[in-house]
Amino acid sequence: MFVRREATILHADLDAFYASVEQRDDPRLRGKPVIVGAGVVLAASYEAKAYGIRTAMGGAQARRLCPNAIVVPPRMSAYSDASKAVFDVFEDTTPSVEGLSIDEAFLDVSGLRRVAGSPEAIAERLRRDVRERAGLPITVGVARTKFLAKVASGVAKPDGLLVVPPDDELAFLHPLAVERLWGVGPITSAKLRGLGIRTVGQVARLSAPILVSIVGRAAGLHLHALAHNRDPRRVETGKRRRSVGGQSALGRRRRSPEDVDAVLVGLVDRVTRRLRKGKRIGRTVVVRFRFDDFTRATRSHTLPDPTAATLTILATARMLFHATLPVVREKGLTLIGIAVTNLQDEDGATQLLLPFERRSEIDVDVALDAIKGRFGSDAVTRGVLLGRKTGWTVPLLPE
DNA sequence: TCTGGGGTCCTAGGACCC
DNA sequence: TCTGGGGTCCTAGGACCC
Repeated sequence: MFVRREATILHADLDAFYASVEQRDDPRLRGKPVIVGAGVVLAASYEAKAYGIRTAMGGAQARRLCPNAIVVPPRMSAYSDASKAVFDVFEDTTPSVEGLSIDEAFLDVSGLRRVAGSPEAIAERLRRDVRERAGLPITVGVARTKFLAKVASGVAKPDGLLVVPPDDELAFLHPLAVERLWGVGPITSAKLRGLGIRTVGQVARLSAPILVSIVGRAAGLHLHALAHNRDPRRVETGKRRRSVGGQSALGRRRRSPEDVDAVLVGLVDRVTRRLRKGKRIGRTVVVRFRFDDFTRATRSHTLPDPTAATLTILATARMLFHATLPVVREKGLTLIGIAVTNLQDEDGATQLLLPFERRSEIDVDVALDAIKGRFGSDAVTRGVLLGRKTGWTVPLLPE
């Protein structure tokens, strides 16, 4: 197996991303504690973090901690644009970029030394380019493995750079708290701490079977490998999304099934639009519920054929929602969501523009006539209507 | 003013097929 | 009539991440 001997993986992670975009766009927010999101904290500037405010914290608690904090509503499209600008810088740095989320990515810079300098020099330049071209602070960790690079950026935050030389890996890793391990959240952390295990080094002294007995098979083997700094994963480009979803918090006020249905229609419309825009189709529809007592449930149904059709997915989501109505009535609904999974590319589908300008004008018979006229009467085995702003298209899926 | 919105991966049981 | 084991798919739930 190829073993990397040089630290050539970069983990680049924007600092307090949403809050930094707000501070960039509004000079009055600079140097001040800024909270993005009112109900819960979506992001907090470092000035706000100094008061103990954290992401996902309730808005009320955040304001208690820092009454002077400036609360701004999220501007998702601004963050999406900022992300694109930053990823452009990543792509200009190396062709090997693996995005992890809207604000972080792995970059493999092996083989670039002659043209671009050492990994450390590349990382420095990357930070400067992101600052100049996107106006945002970013932290970079550099190491031999993905995991260690991510740990390094976490330690170096904010606005920092940290290279972990191959010879110093365990000395760097083992004193760190177990929560630094990727995959150790509140539940696993509590289990480990309950057994007196507080550092990565202590995890490394446990055998794999013992760890498996504590946290389960996959997680146990994963933690064992990471604690020994074994992480053979490569930087992968071109990963595809495996699900597309949307959800909406309903508040504590009791909603009628008709109200919830209206929310459901909006969610299905949003999600299927995104599917079609990305040219993906999916087979499994999942409806998520959260109840008054914060318990959760999901219901799913798998269709015989993948689709991105609003009406098909809506009918399935409604069926799942109605089947769950007794539970919803009993426990009270505070959130509803839908997701489409089992995704595949909409390849092989032929698109035909149909003469409809508005949804209300769709006539199935007219559509079928148009399809038959274009492809012949037995060319069509199956079709779904896909909405577009400029018209309507029908993909013909080969049987 | 208790708790948003977007995801990933794993586990486990049952159905079904060979 | 009684019998085994393996593999895949579907559903539901859980943990985790940003």
